[in-house]
Amino acid sequence: MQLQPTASDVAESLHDEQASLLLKALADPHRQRILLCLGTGERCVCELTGALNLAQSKLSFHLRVLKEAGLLADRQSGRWIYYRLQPEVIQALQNWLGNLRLHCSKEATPCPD
Amino acid sequence: MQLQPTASDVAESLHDEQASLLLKALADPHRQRILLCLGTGERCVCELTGALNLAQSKLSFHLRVLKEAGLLADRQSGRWIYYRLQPEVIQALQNWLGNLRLHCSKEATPCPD
DNA sequence: GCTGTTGACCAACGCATTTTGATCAATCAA
DNA sequence: TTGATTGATCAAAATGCGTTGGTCAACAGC
Repeated sequence: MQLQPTASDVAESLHDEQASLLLKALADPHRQRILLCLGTGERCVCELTGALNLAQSKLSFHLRVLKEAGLLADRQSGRWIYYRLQPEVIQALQNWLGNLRLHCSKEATPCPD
Repeated sequence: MQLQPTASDVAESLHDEQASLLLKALADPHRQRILLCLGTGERCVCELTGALNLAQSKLSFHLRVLKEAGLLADRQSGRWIYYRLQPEVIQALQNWLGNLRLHCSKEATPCPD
C-alpha cells in the first residue's frame, strides 16, 4: 500500500488531483515557513521547533500534512528525525503551473447577445 | 491606493507574503478548476458559470479571491465581464517554488547530544 | 422610462481545518 | 531499570473558510 506519492510518480507532470493536494498543503503560513526553512537544507525536528518557534505538536501536525502531500521526506537517526524537501515534487508543481500559462493568452470570443 | 499587485510588481520574484496570498488562493478545488478553464484562454463569467456548473454567487466569490491574489485580470465589455490569467504572476510563483529547490539538498548537521 | 440580464456583494450558517494540552512509544544515558 | 528527551497522536475547543440566498448596480433593448 502506497501512502504518499513517490518522487517518480510526479517527476514529469502532475495530475490535477495531485496538484490540488500539493496546493492545499502549501496554503498555510506555518507550512510555508517550514518549507522556507527546509529550503536551506535538511533539518531535525528539534531544530525546526526552535527556528520557527512553534509548539511541538503544532509543528508535528504541519510536518505530517506536508509529508502526506509528498513535499517532504524524513529519516530517523537515533532519537532524531530529520526532514527534507522533495525537489522533484516541487519541480512537478512548477511544471503544472507552467502548463496553465501556455495557452492562456487567447482572447475570448465575444458573448453573443 | 493599490488593491492588487500588478504584474510588474511580481515579475521577477515574489515576497513570501505575496507567495502566501497566491498559494492560499490556489488551495481551493473550485478555484483550480477556474484556472484550468482559463488556461485555455480568456472567458466571460457567463461562459464559466456554464462550463464549471457553479452557482453565480459562488463563482463570483472565487473569481474575486483569485483576482485579489493577482492571478486574474478582468475587463468589461458591455454587460459582460471577461476574466483571464495573469501569466507573469504564475511565472513568479514558479520562480518562488524554484528557489526552494536551490539549496534544499544539503544534509543536516547531526544533532549533538 | 421600464424590464430583463449580467455579475458583484453581503450576512448567516455550517463544515473543515487548526490549535491546544495531554498522553504515548521509542531511544538513550546513567 | 529508571528517568529524560524526542516527536507522533488523540480529543476537544477554537478558528477560518466556503456556501447559500437575497439584494443591488450597471448595462442593453424595448
